[in-house]
Amino acid sequence: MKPLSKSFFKKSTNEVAKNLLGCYLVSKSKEGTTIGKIIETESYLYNDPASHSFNGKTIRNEAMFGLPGRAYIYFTYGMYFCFNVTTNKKGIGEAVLIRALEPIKGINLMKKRRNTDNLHQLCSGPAKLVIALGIKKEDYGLDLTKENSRVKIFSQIKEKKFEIIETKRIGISKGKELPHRFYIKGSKFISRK
DNA sequence: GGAACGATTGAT
DNA sequence: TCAATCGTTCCT
Repeated sequence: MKPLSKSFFKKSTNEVAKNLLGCYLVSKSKEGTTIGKIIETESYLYNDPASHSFNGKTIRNEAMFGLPGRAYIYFTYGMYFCFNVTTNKKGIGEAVLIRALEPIKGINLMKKRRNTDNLHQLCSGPAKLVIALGIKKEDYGLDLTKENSRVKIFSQIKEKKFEIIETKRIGISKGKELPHRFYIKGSKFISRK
């Protein structure tokens, strides 16, 4: 396990979205540490009608236009938060939405936070994993590559042994046809089939 | 100032 | 299939 560097996030957003599969998202808090393996992502590009950045920079999406390797967190449907990682270079509004994790560590804490005992439903959706890992809106803009950050991402040292499925994204009304959703083939922890 | 909408989830 | 629930964005 080694922490991801800034250069990891500086690449094209679709590339980062695929490279993030199999990596480990680590969240430390007073309650304990939770870790999940990233098994599903979606990319949102600057010229993509489904992207929050499509109409230019605003207060909400400002992190998408900032440096790569930062947390872009947004509030949605009046009650949930979703977690993204910023990508590409500064000035280009792009990010990868983390859609699902396979719970690895701190599973009891995740169960408590999510108020369910069902392992397969702990992190099987973008808002679910934010709750399970205790990610807060205060983490907006956090540098995920910094040594002492509360939330970080690590890559596995072993060779990746899985196939990646590329398909259409979920829950959007525009840009429906773009194949910007990626997940590990055969994983039982994806958000939807 | 006002209104419509949404990168979701969980219950029915 | 549908309600919950409210910040963001866009229109007037």
